[in-house]
Amino acid sequence: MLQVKDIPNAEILQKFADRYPQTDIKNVMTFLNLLRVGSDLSLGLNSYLAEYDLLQGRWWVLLLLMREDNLSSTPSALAEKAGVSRATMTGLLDGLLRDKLISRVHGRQDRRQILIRMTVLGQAKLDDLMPGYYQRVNQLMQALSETETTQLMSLLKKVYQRRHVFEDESHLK
Amino acid sequence: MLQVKDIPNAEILQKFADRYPQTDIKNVMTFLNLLRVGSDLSLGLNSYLAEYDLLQGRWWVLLLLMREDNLSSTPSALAEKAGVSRATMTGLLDGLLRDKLISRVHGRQDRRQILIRMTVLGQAKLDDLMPGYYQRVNQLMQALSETETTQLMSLLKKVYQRRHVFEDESHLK
DNA sequence: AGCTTATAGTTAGCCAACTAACTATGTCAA
DNA sequence: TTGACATAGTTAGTTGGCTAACTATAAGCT
Repeated sequence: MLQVKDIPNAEILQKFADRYPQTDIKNVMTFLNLLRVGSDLSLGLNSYLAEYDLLQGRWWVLLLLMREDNLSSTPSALAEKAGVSRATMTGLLDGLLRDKLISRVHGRQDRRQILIRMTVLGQAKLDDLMPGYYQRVNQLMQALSETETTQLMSLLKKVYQRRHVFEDESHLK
Repeated sequence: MLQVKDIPNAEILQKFADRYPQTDIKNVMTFLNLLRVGSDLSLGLNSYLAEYDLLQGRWWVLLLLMREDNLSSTPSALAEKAGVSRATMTGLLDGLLRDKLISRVHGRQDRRQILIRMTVLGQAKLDDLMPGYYQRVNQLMQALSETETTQLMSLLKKVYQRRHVFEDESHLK
């Protein structure tokens, strides 16, 4: 994602507002800040995971497997839950297999399916990194009080519900 | 970036919390929501820009040039402001040049430098897409009242100031 | 049974980010 | 003034997303 390092200040936005009268400066600044916080946290998370030879994609796959009672799932189901294409999931699983964090087993009933299972090594990897992850999330969120965290959640949810405005013309009046 | 489609619910997080006692479920959920809102908005923005044969990287370069009085800057300065590597900027500028949205001119004084200038076509492209962009940002932010927007801004800023917790061991106590 | 269509996974090729290494030019201090 | 270091931009190679097309298998009509 774009790393929005340098959000325009009010003066610069005013220049744009003169050229494009629809501009609501406050809205734009809030929007850009949302993008920036998201991308910065995402990059930060990646840099933490990289210490364990993972990135978000493969880490998330391990977490999805950990959720399952038998530590197993199929590539399609994982792709769906992780929000990536099946092709991308193939690549992620290739990487996890190379590091022996998962194993591939052919399904019994449906011979098209493959069963992905997290290995002991995969579990050990998660056990290794998750405490530090939670510790850092806590550190981060200590920026806010309990009440503020609740507020932030609620505000994010409201924005999230409108996320389709960019994609779909029908949301414009 | 990871598309966190499926944020774990409280029950699943509880399972993780049993395994990793540091877990603060509320903090994790808020963190994941921040990531998700950011990535969704980013993908949405990309899909809007794609209608105009742009993505965030090249669009942001055009915006940076538009801010300049003479519509010009250098690749290094642009890389710095956009928060990408100089190598990435070379690639973005290649793309913009291919579509004739910018021009490259050799600098006078420092013969290492190259001057990038937005063309008339580049300005026309921005003039074409920016109104729709602002319109959509407004649509999005109408999810919140004026007061809520102010609140959100302030909460985001507090979180943003702690963004380095993932990168730098020294921020942990 | 035999088409047609749908689903699971992989492969190939594209894109835009990255780092490392390279060329060319500039700067500065002994 | 020249040798060491710094800066500007590009190139090469890697990564992890994507779509489109492919193979194999399954399911459902008629």
